[in-house]
Amino acid sequence: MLFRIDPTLNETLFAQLVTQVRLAVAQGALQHGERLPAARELAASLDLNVHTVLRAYQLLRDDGLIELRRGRGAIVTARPAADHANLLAAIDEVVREARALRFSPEATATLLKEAFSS
Amino acid sequence: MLFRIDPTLNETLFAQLVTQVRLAVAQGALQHGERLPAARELAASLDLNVHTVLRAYQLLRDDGLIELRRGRGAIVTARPAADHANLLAAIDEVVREARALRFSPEATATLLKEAFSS
DNA sequence: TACTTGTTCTATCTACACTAGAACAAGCAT
DNA sequence: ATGCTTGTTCTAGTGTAGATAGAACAAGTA
Repeated sequence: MLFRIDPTLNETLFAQLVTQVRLAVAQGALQHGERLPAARELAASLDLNVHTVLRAYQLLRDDGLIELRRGRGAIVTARPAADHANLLAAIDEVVREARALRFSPEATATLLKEAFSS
Repeated sequence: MLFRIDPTLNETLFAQLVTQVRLAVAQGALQHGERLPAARELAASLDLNVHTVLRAYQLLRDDGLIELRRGRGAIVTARPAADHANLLAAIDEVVREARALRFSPEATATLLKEAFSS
């Protein structure tokens, strides 16, 4: 299990980690029952603060993807999503339409977020 | 031309304004050559600071949607997009799929931008 | 018992959004 | 020409959130 964190992106560090774990689970790269690295360990390898990693872990727990236990770590409880491909296909369609309208990636992302909040 | 700004949303105030102008232009609600309200005026009616409105205007200018001239205001230079409906429909589909997978708006936007650059 | 690991707490630093006020420059109307 | 409108630029203050840091603590494991 390897994660990549890019501090230069607009997305926050803990959100990036959440996204990558979510994707790994959705794609089946992280199996049900599998254990994530300990927060301190992952923080060291990603050059992050422990609290940042724990924040991501707690968000994932609140969303029901993992289970957290002291002395035991973070265990994946979610099952891989069958329709993960649907999302990627839908995204491809958006990119196609946006390019046709000469919308920038940022503008399109903004429209997407707007659609989310309505 | 009426804009709605919601300070409780995660999206920043100036970004909300940018999005709404962009949508209005794409939908033809704001015609080519039409004039946007003066920054001081719009700020007053939206209960925003002038600088916040001007920041949005300058972003729109940098994207080529409007033209800014002192003493004259902000004039729309962009043409309405022909089939923006397809884009909005595609975006709705993405939002639906993303919500089903419990993807956050930010996570989905990140996926979108990745799809753009590939 | 010793070690691991998540939990909780306080504290600090930084970046960014937003607000605020002022002076200035370009264009318009009379 | 004069005065008004409007964007431009500048400095500065405030609030919030992300990230870092360190410590003590609790639950589970070996």
